[in-house]
Amino acid sequence: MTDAAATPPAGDADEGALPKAYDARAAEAHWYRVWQDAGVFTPDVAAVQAGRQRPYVIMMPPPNVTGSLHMGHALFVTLQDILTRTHRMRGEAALWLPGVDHAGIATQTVVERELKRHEGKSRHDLGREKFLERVWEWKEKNGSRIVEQLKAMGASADWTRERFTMDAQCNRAVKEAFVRMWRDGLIYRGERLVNWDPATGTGLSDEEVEHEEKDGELWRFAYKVKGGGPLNAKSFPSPQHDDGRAATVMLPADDALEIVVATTRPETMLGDVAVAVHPEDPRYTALVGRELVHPFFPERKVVVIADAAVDREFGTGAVKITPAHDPNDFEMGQRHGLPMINIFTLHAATNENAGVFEGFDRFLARKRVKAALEELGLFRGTSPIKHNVSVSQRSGAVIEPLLSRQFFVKTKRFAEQALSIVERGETRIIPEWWKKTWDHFMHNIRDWNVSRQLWWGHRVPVFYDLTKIDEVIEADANRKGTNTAAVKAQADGVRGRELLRIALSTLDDELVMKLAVASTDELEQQDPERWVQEEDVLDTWFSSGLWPFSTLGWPESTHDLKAFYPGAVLETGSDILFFWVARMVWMGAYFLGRSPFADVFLHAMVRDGAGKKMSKSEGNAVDPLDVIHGIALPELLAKTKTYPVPEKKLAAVLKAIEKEFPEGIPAAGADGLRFTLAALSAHGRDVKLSIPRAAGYKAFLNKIWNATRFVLMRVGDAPVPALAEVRDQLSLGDRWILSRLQRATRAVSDAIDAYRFDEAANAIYQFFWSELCDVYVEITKGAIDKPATRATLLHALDTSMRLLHPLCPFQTEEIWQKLPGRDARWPSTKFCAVAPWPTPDLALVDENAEREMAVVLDAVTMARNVRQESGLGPRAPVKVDLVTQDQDVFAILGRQSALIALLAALSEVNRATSAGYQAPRLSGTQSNGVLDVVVHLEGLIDVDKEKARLQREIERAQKDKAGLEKRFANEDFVKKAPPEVVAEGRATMAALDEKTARLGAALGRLG
RNA sequence: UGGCUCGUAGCUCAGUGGUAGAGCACUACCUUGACACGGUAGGGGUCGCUGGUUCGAUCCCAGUCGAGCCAACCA
Repeated sequence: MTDAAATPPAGDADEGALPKAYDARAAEAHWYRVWQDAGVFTPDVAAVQAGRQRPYVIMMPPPNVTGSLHMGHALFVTLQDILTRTHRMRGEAALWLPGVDHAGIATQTVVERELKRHEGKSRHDLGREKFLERVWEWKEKNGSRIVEQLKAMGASADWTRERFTMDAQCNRAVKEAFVRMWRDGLIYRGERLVNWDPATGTGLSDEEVEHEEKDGELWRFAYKVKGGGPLNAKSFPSPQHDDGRAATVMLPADDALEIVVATTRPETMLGDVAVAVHPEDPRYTALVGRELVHPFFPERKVVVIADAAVDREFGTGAVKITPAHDPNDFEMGQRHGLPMINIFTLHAATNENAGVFEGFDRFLARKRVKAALEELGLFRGTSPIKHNVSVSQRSGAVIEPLLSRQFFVKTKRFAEQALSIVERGETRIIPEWWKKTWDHFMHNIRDWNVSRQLWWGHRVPVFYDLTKIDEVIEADANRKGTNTAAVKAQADGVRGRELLRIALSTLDDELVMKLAVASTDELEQQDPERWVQEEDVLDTWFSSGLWPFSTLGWPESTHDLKAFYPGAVLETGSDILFFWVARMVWMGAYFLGRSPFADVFLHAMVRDGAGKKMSKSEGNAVDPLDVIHGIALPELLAKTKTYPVPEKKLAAVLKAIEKEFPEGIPAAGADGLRFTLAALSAHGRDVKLSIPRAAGYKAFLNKIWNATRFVLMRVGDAPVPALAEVRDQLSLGDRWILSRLQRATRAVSDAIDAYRFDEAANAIYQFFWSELCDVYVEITKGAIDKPATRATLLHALDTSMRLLHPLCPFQTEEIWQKLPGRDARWPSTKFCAVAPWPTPDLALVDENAEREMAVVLDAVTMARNVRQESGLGPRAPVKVDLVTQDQDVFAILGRQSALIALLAALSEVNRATSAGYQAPRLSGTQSNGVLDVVVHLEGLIDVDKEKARLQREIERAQKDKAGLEKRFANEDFVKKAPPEVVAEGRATMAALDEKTARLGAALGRLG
């Protein structure tokens, strides 16, 4: 416990009283520091191991080190912190383990960009080692920004256990995991078509590729069949020269037999090795097996093959096959044993295999190829087509399928385990409809490409043995002949690392595996003459997959690991279910034999007020910090201008902001933003962040503040007995609010346990405002000096603060600390943050009090209604008769007429039984069918208004009655509906009749 | 193309097999010693559309239209 806890935040002058307004900024900074200094966020491992405390563990999804707080972060912080704080208050050892992700591509790109801008250098100019030093420098300088922002949200994470996915501990886990998987035969090296991102120069996993529908064209051209006649020289403009020089090729005559293919990527024809048709397509059966003339590579063998995968309906029914540049073609190439001709460099420019088309960017190459084919008379028309283009999630560049050698993880076993884990309920997915998506993904998973051609990341712990290289090259030559690049290099005297480089890119993979060893030791450092480490790094998600246990010290068997694995829940956005959640389940099950969490809760996406995805480049991203602190319109506009919004969109974007936020964004405080996000996060629905709604919840927090001010002012320093001491002195109001409080407690608790954060928010909101403030506080105004009332009021406020604390930690702590008698009530509890979580006390649930209060409140509302509608001022003295034929109600009125008078501000209340009651001629009447409220109106009334009101009430009652009559008109209803429903209907009809009669009589009296 | 989610008051959203709810906005009155970021009362909905099951459907089922997400895909 520190002194700071006893020190009020700045600006507090009055002793005992609360300042008029809550200073969110000061309170947030103050309490966060105090909690952290007191070690509130750090759980007691020893207590867990000794069995004194149950663990409750959430692993925080590590935000990218390059990131700055966005609404998605704000949402996950809010939800995870609610869970963590609730369980902490329940006395569990709550561990919310935070950290930051090294985010391979993103971080490398950021640092490269800075390097370019400030020093005009590329990473290659620096070299790998120097460059990585720069990245680490950048991380040290900027990496804490996102962490500070999470803290500003109130995240009660255990920062003493904060991890970075690239720190030594995580690195050790990564190496260990890789090596074990390697030994178990789960990792292989393969030459595959990978998703190549030419902008960042690396391969990507399938999950990192997005599909965008775009307009394209289906371009048709002809391949001439070989052997149909003599070849003629034809020329086309040389793509290498713009001066009109021509290149020449030999082609069959124009009227020779041909086959027309359709493609969206004409430039890939430079790598064509076949044309495929459907085996049963009568148009082409005669051509199957024939050779075709490639216009630019006459020596290349291009054959017509038959394959059932061809769609006869699409295009011309004939497909050009480029195995090195299209996934489907790759598979077809495998089936038919076709060669693969790679025509692109790593930057997606044409390479030497493109012949005269070498050296063009892929899009320029497309133009040149098309021009050439047109000139040669092979063009056969074009048609528009909508098709999906694969785009890198990171860089936005169009993905180039590229033949490349990479390490893959076999996923079949993992997927089967993941299916079974969810199937048998070891891990629940919530909302549960995601299970179907999970199953579908696991059933259709392909092997996971874990290599990344980056520098920033965990370097693949594979080492190549230079002492074995000659032997392997020889083995390769035995298979393929001595004409291989490696053999040639050997003959030229190339040795060591350079020879290895050549071998790695040309030798068969299983031979490469013979000289490769996976090891957790730094073999290359130990013996650089013998060992060379793999250049590539691992996919970021590889280290993220180990997060639930690498953070706890795995592979060591640490106390943390024993105490805190597996965790309780993994909470994250549904968009990374596969990237991350799946991989954690795979690896957790594989290395520790158990799924890393009991529940997976997937929250929705945060969108803007119009329902659009928030994105900086769309200019519609709302910065959580602007909602917390507020921002004026000019600053908001200025800020938006710094976002990467396309030039031509900017004006419209700014206009939209002006329209949506004419006054800027009002400050909601961290608590306000948290409450708003929680209240809006219903299952199965995106969170559309509504600023007006946030303002509404800010008003709620203001209401709480002021209710507390009232209590502090009125209760002051006077002694407040414990609730238990005054149990036998409770008034109806006391018993009622305590009963309602138990229900609210149950509702909030249940909602949080069910991840229904919206329900939790609504339950506390509803209770505090509509019941505690609107009714109970009003009641206490007449009875604040009674010990039972003070005890009840404080108990209700105290309990409410504890219930609300997980949602709004700062303001509740600020208030809770100042509640009168806090030290006496909670002698051993220093903070609301660790105060006991409220549990419903069934002994305080009081059905009778609730029923009685319902009668009171009904009477009050009816009295107020007459008073308002008949134009009586709020202060006019009003005399009311309460009339009923119901004995219970009559008895209640006897007990509670003073309460009714208080709440409805009546000057006089009398009760009467229906029999023999004579209403005054000038009166306003309201009835619910059981109880009539008759307001004396002599000298006060606007008779016409009152008549109109009565008329309206009668019409409404009759309309309701008609609905019920219709139901009863159906004989089957009475026969088949449950008796209680029928009885209820009858009672309602009777009450409506009664109400109509009463109001009719009142109308009659008015003349 | 398949899977999933959503379509309820002007807006943002809850909800249930038994005559529809909240917040904001709206109307009227009220500056009452906690709070105008407030109080009181009130207006406002054929619960996307069409069928079916049922005594009864906003809720269950089928279809349909619309919005969105995910996965796949025809080159």
